[in-house]
Amino acid sequence: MQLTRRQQEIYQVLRDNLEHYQQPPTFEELCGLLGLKSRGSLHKHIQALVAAGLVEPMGGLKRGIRLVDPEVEEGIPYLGRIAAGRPIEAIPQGEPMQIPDQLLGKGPCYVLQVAGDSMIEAGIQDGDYVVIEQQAQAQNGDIVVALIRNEEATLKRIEQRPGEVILHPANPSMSAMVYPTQEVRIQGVLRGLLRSYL
Amino acid sequence: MQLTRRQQEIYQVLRDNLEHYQQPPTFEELCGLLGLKSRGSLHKHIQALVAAGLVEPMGGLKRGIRLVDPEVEEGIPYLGRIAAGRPIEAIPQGEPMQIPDQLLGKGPCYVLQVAGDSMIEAGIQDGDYVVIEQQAQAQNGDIVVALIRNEEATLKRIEQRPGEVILHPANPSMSAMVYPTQEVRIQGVLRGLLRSYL
DNA sequence: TAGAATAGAGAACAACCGGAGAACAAATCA
DNA sequence: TGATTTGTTCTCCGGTTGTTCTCTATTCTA
Repeated sequence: MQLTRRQQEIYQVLRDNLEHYQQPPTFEELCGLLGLKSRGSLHKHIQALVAAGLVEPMGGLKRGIRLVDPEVEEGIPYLGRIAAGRPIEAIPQGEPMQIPDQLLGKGPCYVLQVAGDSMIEAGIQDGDYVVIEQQAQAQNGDIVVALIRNEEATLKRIEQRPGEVILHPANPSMSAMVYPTQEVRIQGVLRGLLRSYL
Repeated sequence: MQLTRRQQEIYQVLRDNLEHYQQPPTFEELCGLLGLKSRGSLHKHIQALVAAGLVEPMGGLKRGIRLVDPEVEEGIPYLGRIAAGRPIEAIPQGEPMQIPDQLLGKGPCYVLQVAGDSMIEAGIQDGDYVVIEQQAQAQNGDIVVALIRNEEATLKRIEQRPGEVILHPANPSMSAMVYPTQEVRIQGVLRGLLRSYL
């Protein structure tokens, strides 16, 4: 469902407002905030947002605009598995995982499940979940998700030299790979790791 | 259950009031405090708070308004560090950590921080956090927290034989230790692991 | 330029919120 | 025990707030 310009604007105001006050605003307050004089006009826009699934339908409840659904779904999207030698098998509907704050970077993060033992000596095992902070730069020595020739994604320790990039596995039976700089795109940096023994 | 504006206000007053006085207030006093003239009106609000699970239902008692115990902080207690060769440095006020459900066992759990590299080949590094499910039994091959002679606690892979217990480190430079069964007490089994790269 | 889509005004309506107060029952006190 | 306080239930009321209309102005598109 496509939002009109005004609807996006109103949705933005709603989100901003929810960060500042715990009580949802009333239509009257919102009208003032938006420069509207008619609650009816506002109601039309809210209905559009409800239809778009961005606002909780307030079934008959009268007091205060019902809480917007501000994507409060706590959690970090789980995007799929990453293997050496294959692109990320993206799961479109990445269901969120609950990740402790300590493992989160400042920027947007996502979770991948590691397939393969290529980083075994760095303490990263087959089946572990890794928390990746999405960013395009990394420092030498960081463990990154690297996309090679837009084909395959892999989790390796990175070493960037003029004109070339070396991806070091942490497995004695595998050797480092060297690529021209332009063939490697950094997709994120390892920030945390989770493992379940259940 | 969504609280209305007035209900939140009243709940706040209740909390403030209970901090200052031992005795819960009577409806009449509360009415005065809130500027109400009718006990009936107040009662309606209190009922809403009871329905929301914030106030204990008072079965006809006088001065019976009591708050429900504020849901204790979700989380698993962080108890301290565990090193090979030393007892757990217990932190009495273990501040809770937020642990994803996937890493929790069925029983009570706690979190320790690993000190030392004795389990490095099992992918457990110095500084990692381990989630331990509290139990006294384990299966051979489990990684457990073992208390030796009531003196030192250690994280090792366990092998139980008739009359003796073998604790296997996962580090080529260390060797397994053998103890009489009665000298080793299992304090818990490894269920999860977290690592932060920040 | 006609028509659709977007945006707003304003009136009328209905449901809800918050409160008043009476009547009653149960607990507490004298 | 009797009187008083206190909690409970009930009805009623008015203002607020969400909803539904209709009508108008503007912008974009065919």
